[in-house]
Amino acid sequence: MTYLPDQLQKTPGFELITCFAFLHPISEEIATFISGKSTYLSVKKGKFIRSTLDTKEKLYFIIRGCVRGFIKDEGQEITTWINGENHVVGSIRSLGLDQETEEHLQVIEDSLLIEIERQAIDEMYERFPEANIIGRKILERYYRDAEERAFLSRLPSAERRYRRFTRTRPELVGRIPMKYVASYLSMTLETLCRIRAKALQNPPL
Amino acid sequence: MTYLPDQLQKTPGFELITCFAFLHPISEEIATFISGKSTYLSVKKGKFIRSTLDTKEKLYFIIRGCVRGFIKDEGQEITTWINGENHVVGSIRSLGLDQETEEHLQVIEDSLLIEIERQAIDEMYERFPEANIIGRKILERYYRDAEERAFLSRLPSAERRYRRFTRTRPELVGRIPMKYVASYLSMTLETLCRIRAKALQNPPL
DNA sequence: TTAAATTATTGACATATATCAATAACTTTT
DNA sequence: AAAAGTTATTGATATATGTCAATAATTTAA
Repeated sequence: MTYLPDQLQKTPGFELITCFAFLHPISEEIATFISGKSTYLSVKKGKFIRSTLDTKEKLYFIIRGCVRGFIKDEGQEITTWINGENHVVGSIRSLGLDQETEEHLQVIEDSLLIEIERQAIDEMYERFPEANIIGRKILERYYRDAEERAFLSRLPSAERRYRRFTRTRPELVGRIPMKYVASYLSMTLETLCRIRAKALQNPPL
Repeated sequence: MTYLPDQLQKTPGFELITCFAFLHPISEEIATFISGKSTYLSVKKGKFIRSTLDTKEKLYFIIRGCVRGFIKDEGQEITTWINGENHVVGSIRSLGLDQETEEHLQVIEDSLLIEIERQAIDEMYERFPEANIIGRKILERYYRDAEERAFLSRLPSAERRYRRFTRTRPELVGRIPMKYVASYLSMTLETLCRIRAKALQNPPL
């Protein structure tokens, strides 16, 4: 934050610009571009982002709050990720696994977001080649996170998945409604309850 | 391939360079750099790559063959991905979820690979900023793939996971030993057998 | 080409986790 | 502050999938 020009501190989207600046020094032109494309969005707990009416893909930077992504499969919701402050969510990349499996976003805490159109990001990559350095670094991080999610959910026992979750995502423990955690960990709410009850008996060394 | 300078066709690592060139026009300097850092590696089926002796992180481009990644957890191997031709595997990014969960690579078909040190890729990003465009695009793709893996493994029924696998990875069906498929789909070999037997009865419309 | 080893299939049984249901603890709304 | 609506907990039972075991089919090695 300290090495951002002062005037940026009050410019729209400065939180996102600051986040980028941690990855790579950011030119004033890029900062101005991002600022011009950023919109603040205050979303109440429980609301879904990205109305079905709007076909444009969007990215969201979480300033405050928490968002989950889920996919509907045969009627039931499967939570595929949960993220909090300083994360980028949404169309990180044309995630579109395919048409049937469209991802939905739900805010699970009152949240303040910055919204940017996917198209604006692509334009940024075109106009400012250095922006690709930032994009690449962010994607490296998100790739690793996605790998972790893929690994976590392959652990064969519910209890191990829960333990791994508490170990790798301590910032979410106690913050997220259990039903979402259960969905994220591929187990029912009841199973998660029982595992937690058991964990309280055998105190975590 | 057509728009690659002719002399590249015979240069070490040209398969990887060609792959990159599909994403973004590649300068002769970058091509030469990659070429200089590429080593061919022929690996027999069943062998593990990345000996434990060698601490350097490496990337591998699969020219021919197939490789799986797995993590050992409480004694058992969990296959987290399986990839064939034209994929990059290995330290796409310091995947290191953490020390305990180190990823292992095993070749599951006689394979021809190009090996590059992670460090060389980082150097490439430094010296040739345009390379970040390629890196970003590759990571976008790999992020999407990792999302798919994370989703697949969260499907609550073994049969649905198998169906999704056959639908999204048709190129692997019938090619990969069932035991690896089973591990990738988070089920036992026996369960996979039974699901396949059942699938044969109810012919796939 | 046979022998040895690995991988796949099928069956019987065990078990972790899902499902269904009733209540309790919270949260939000009025 | 009470009412209404969620979300969490706990119990009883069902079921999908794991485990163990015996063979069959393939693949690899001799």
